[in-house]
Amino acid sequence: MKTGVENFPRLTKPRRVILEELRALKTHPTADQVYELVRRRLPNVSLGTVYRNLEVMSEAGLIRRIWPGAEQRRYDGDVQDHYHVRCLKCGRIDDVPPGAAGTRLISFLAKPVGYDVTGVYVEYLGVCPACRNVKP
Amino acid sequence: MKTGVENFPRLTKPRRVILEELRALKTHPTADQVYELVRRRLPNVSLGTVYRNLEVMSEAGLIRRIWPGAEQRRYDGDVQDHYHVRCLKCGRIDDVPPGAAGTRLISFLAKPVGYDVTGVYVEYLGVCPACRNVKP
DNA sequence: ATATATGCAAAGACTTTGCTATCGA
DNA sequence: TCGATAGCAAAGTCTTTGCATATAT
Repeated sequence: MKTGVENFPRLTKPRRVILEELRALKTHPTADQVYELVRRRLPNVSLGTVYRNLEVMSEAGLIRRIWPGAEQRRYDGDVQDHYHVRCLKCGRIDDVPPGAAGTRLISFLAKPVGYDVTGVYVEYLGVCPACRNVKP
Repeated sequence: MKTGVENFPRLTKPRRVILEELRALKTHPTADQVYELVRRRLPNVSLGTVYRNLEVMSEAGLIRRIWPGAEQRRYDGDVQDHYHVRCLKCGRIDDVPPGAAGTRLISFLAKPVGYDVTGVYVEYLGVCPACRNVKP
């Protein structure tokens, strides 16, 4: 079985434990919840190490971050129905008109079980025209 | 034309200006960007007031918050393709199986927007089974 | 051996809050 | 008028970082 870890820089003790704890969990813990879990097994880990590794491991694709685009809060004066696209390079957010997609969006997707679902948040991710033309 | 403001508690000067600035904008500013804009017209506004009002006005439906569920970062040990449901009462997050939706959504919208769209973030919002049974 | 990662603690970024004066309806 | 809000500044919460030491390969 492929663990994904073989391509990872160094499999240190904290990293191994973080990964194990996260994989054993069906909840979706915050950094400090992970810290508490790890601390039971490695009483001297530091919160900083947990933060650093959660970040590094997300980028390596070993774990997933919810939500990837998380940063500062943003506001929109337009309360009409529409969606947003976020540029992964510069963080810019643009509007996406709802169109036919909007109304059908919900029926496109699998329904969560057990919940009273009142809405869906949808955000497209990509590279904006300006950033696309920038040489790396 | 309906402004939506008529149902709002008090239309104070800061609130009026925040709303005007936000409506005039096609970008999606952060709280402190709004603060800067408002400050040009009301040099004495405080950042706290801007924060408070952005919050109150979002809840009143006068403006929109991107993103509603924003809070602490969460992590997931499962990197397989799937979505999440978030309980708006307790903050709990559960898994939703993927389905073909994601890819369809991308190919559907990628073109019109001008972006190179590489992904979509989808999150359902609702009330979880546990919270549904709690009397208010 | 040695570059990478850790622990610790201090600093940062963003947001919230307590309090008194002020303002809108 | 008078309760809802503003301004101010201090406090909070979550996250990042600098640095000397320890560690995985």
